[in-house]
Amino acid sequence: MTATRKHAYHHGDLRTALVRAALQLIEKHGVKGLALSDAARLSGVSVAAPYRHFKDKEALLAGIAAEGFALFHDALAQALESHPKDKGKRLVEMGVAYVDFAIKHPSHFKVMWESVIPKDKYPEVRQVANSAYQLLQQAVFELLPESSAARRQALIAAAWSIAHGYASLTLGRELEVVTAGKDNRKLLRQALHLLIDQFAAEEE
Amino acid sequence: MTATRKHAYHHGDLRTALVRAALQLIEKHGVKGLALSDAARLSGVSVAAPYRHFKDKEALLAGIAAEGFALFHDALAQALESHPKDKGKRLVEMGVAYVDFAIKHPSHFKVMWESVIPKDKYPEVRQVANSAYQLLQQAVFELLPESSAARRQALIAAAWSIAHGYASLTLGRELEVVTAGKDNRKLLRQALHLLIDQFAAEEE
DNA sequence: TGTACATCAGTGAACGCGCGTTCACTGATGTAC
DNA sequence: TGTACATCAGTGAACGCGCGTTCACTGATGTAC
Repeated sequence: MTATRKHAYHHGDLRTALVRAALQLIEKHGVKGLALSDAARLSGVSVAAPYRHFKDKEALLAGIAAEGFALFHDALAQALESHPKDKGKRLVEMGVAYVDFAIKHPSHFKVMWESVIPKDKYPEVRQVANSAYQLLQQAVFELLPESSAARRQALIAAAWSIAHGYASLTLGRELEVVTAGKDNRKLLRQALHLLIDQFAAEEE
Repeated sequence: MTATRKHAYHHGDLRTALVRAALQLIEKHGVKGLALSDAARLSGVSVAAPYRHFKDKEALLAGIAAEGFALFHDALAQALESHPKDKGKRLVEMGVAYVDFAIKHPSHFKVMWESVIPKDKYPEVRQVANSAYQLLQQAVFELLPESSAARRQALIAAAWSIAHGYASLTLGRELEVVTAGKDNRKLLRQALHLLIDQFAAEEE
């Protein structure tokens, strides 16, 4: 009818549109505030339409988690390719990428970590989450090839914790009281450097 | 009637009982899975009874958050009193206490940090949360009295991030894949020590 | 010490709404001939 | 190139339930006298 055929009977790519809409709504109302019907409305379709693309609401969230982990994996992989000569800096950049991802994709991040998706039920989510984890493992292994497994685990846990904590506190706006809103990426880099350089220096 | 008067008309301390019941239910079903009516049933009263003690469901959660931050404050305060001679170790112990608190009180922890309580609406929650934060500030100040504010902020953010990340990942059972279920408090202590000693050493 | 009364923490039933999900259907699209 | 038909992504209406919240009430408790 109108030039911008608003109401094509077939949407074209409703699955993607629903995911986009859901992400937008989660940003506003949180994960628990997401109503499937709202995502449908926002996508311009009836409330029943989503069921052509997702078994149920949980499956939509699982789709978001899977997409999130894939994006996350790619962001980490890109950081892993930086500084090919300096394995320490590389790991620092992975930590920074972790936090950048959280800031850039807050809704993905929440769905990924607020344990709303039972990974047993969605093996594809577990798989892509694992592949992201393996990048961290790889980066630590290449930094500390001579160290014991326990030593490497210690660095993995420490680096993961600091990046994850920093990301979570940033999303929850908790760090604002510390830094008074200054650029705090520098803080994160410093802290990661400290930790990583120390582990690297101690390798015998 | 019976010796264990199951159905005293007046409960005695329903407010406390509701909080206990809610915490138990949150542990099972998560914060978003909590139904006020279930908490009432579990406390042995009708679904309307809670409204004598809480304005609405959110107020109950705010009560849990306030109680949580108070317990949290006390745990941190106790750690602050340890190692009066070694300000570094003291701060490490605060980080450990942070994680111990999360493990011991997972439901409190979730309500406190899953940003389900608008602190603007519940100033008493903000207040008790702030008083816990001030303990961290104090510990860092006493460790680095000569450093710049920016330097102290950097340590606050780093230590907070690592403790918070470690706690969150532990509750989400994410770290199990790293440590294969070994005692990992040692990992946390190591990482905190590294960070803190470095800051302390760099103070000029 | 006993009675009257105010107080208020409980009850039980109901309301209402948000929202996930289903069902019989309809219209668009692509393919066989 | 045109028509018949299968397919399937959509519609619109409805169902049903979980759950937060309210309301008129009732029973227990404590206090004044």
